Parts: sequence; C-alpha cells; structure tokens
Amino acid sequence: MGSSDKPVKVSFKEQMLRAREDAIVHTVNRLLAEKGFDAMTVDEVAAAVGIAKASLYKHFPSKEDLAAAAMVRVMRRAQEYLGQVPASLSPLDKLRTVARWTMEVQLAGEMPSLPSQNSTLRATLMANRDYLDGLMAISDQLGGWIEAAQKEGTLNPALPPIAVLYTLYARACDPVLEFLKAGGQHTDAQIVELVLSTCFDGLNAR
Amino acid sequence: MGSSDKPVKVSFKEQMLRAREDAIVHTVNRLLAEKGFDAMTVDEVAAAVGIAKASLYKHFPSKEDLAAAAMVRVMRRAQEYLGQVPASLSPLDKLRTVARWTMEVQLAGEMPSLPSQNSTLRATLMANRDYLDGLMAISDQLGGWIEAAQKEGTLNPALPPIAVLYTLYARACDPVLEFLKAGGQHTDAQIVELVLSTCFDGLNAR
DNA sequence: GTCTATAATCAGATAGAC
DNA sequence: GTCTATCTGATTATAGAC
Repeated sequence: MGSSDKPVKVSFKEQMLRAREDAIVHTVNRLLAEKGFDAMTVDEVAAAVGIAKASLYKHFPSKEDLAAAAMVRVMRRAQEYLGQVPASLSPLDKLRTVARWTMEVQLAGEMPSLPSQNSTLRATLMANRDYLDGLMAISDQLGGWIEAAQKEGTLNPALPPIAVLYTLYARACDPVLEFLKAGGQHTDAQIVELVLSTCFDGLNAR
Repeated sequence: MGSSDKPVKVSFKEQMLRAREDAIVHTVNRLLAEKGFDAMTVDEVAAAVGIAKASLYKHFPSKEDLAAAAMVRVMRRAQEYLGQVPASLSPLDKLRTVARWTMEVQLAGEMPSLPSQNSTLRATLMANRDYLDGLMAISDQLGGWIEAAQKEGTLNPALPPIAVLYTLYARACDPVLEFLKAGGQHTDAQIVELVLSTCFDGLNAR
C-alpha cells in the first residue's frame, strides 16, 4: 500500500492475488457443493488448490470465512443471472427461468448445499454484509416477480409470497435432482424439466 | 444366554436393556433431526441419555451404527403408519396423508435429515439389512399407490413414478418447513397445509 | 453393563524460517 | 505470501476397575 512509484507492478501483484483467491473460492464452492461444509476439510481445499494450508489462512481467517466467500460468490452469480433475465418475459416465466438456472447450477456440481442446521457457518453468514445484501437483493427481485405473477393470476394467489420464495430457494438444492441423476434413467435436461414441472404444476393431474 | 432356571429374571433384564436402548435410539433420533449426523457428538448423546459414553459403546459399536439404529426406527414408524392408512381412501388421498404425516414428524423435530452427501453414514446404511428392507417395503407400498393414482387419473401420468416417489421423500425433510417455522407467521398446521399444497397442486394458479 | 480415565486420531489454526 | 512443522482442541473409541 502507498507505493506511488510503481503502480504497474503493484497492480500486477494484486491481479495475481485476485486470481489466486478466485481459484481458492472456486475450489471451495465445488467442494461445498460436493460434500457440504462439515465434510469439507481445509487440508482438502489446500491440496485441491495446490498451495499449503497455512497459505490459505493468509487469504481467509477461518474455514467459515472460506465458505462464506464461496456463498457470496454464488449470490453474485445469481444476481448477474437475474440481471440478464429478459424483461419481456412474463413474471411467471421469469420465475421458471430462474428456477431452471438454479437446478442447472446444482447439476453442474456448483450449488453449495445450504447450512440447514444450526452450524457455525450460519452465524458467520448472518454477520456477512456482502452475503446478506446479496440475499436481500435477490429476495426483493424474486418477491416482486412473485407478487406480479399472483396479480396476473398465473401464480396461485392463495400462497403467501414468502412461502413461494422459500419453495424456489429450496428447489435450488433439492435432493431429488441428485437422486434422479444417480438413477441414471434421465438426462440432466430431463431431470430439470421434471422437477420444474412438479414444482410449478404439482404432482396432481391437471 | 442358556439359563433355563430363571427365565423371569432374564426376561426382566432384557426388558431393561431394551428400554435403555430405546431411550438411546430416541435421543439419537432427536439429535439427528436437530443437528444432523456430523454435528451430533457421541458425548452429547451420552449426556442426554444420562449414561457414560463407554456404556453407549456396549450397546452400539460405532457412531454410525448409533445413527443407523435411529434411521431403522424411523423406517419402522413409517411402516406402522402406512399399515394403518385407511384402505377406503383413494390412492391420491393415501399419498397426501402420508406426506402430511412425514411433515408433522419433521415439525415435531423427529425426522432425521437424510445423509445427503457421501458420508460414512451412507455406507453403513447401505449395508444395513433392516434399513434397506424397510426402505424397500415403504417404496413398494408408495409405488403401488402412485401407479394406482396415475391410472385413476388423479396423479399426473406424465411423471415417472420414481420421480414422484423421490419428490415425496424429499418433502419429508424439506427445509421450507423450517424456514416458515422460523418466520413465526404461521402455525404448524398451516405450514403443513401450505407445503402440501405446493407439493400436490404446484405453485401455478389452477 | 456401568463407570473413570485415557488412548488415538483427526482437523482447524499458528509459528517462524525464507 | 508461501512453505514445513507444530500446536491445540475436539471427538471417536477403548482399557480396565467395579
């Protein structure tokens, strides 16, 4: 910091640092999706990235912060996706598109399973400004589409919007995808459409 | 074993043993539902039951077997419930009733979260005869109802029965229930009916 | 079978040289 | 910042007395 004589070199170093941290977070994201927070070990992360464990701790102060960075990354990716959803779509189609995207991310092995129980990760996330801001922004945008779709009469107006929102979030880490994939009877695309159908159309005949 | 002179006393001792093990398994079941397998510690279990940790290991050879016993118990409870579902109900109503029951069990804090990832627990469960038998029996019964409901035209015939089965299983540990409960805006009964509605009727308006 | 005490291991985190 | 080597605490599991 403060070296005003060699801006180019500093910038380069910072670029390398950034790239390294990106690689770390990417690896953490994958492992988080694959095994979950508890089963993921810091040794594993270090080995996968190809650096020593102590070096990891120079970048992130704890395992929780490591995971939090990955969760923040997911939030950012989601926000980017939301930003490019065609405005021409109906509110319901926007929601369907987003749900489809989350499932595709999950099938690609890049959707961290949410810290369902009272883990130490929960506390870290709830204290993380970037994570909470992202979550709020996403919830607001989806919430708007949900209410619009209900006004339009395409989404069941009897459901509280918050319940719809949670249902969509839950579909992003639905174990049904994993089960069907393990069954080996369907392609990824078929699995996505199946779960999308059960989510929006329900199990009942129409 | 083999004491043919004091059958009464032996029976009593076995009864005590059985009761103790029931208490253990019940505690494990609760902790498993509350925190999951990884976060649950054997010390915790021992403390909650009120016996020494070493005593636990006289009953169950490992933490995995402890958890497996709890999972087997859940399977048995499910089979008992299935056995008393009124035969007079339509196939669809049978499925709805079962789904409602699993959600009530979850809200009561007695539904262990499934070992979603490649945990050591998975291996133990897949080698456990009682668990697998129970799972098969349940799947067969539900599978029959699913196909009947599809033939009847009340359940969407376009869905592969296995996908419907997995969807019902997944609803048994749906995080939406926990989320809505944490929100504090709905009673347990309302939460169950909400999720039941989204499951069978879908999010779309009808 | 129950206990106390302890072994054995593993994983998160750190020290200190370079 | 990166490394090797180490510390520390938590956790599964066991030894051995009663």
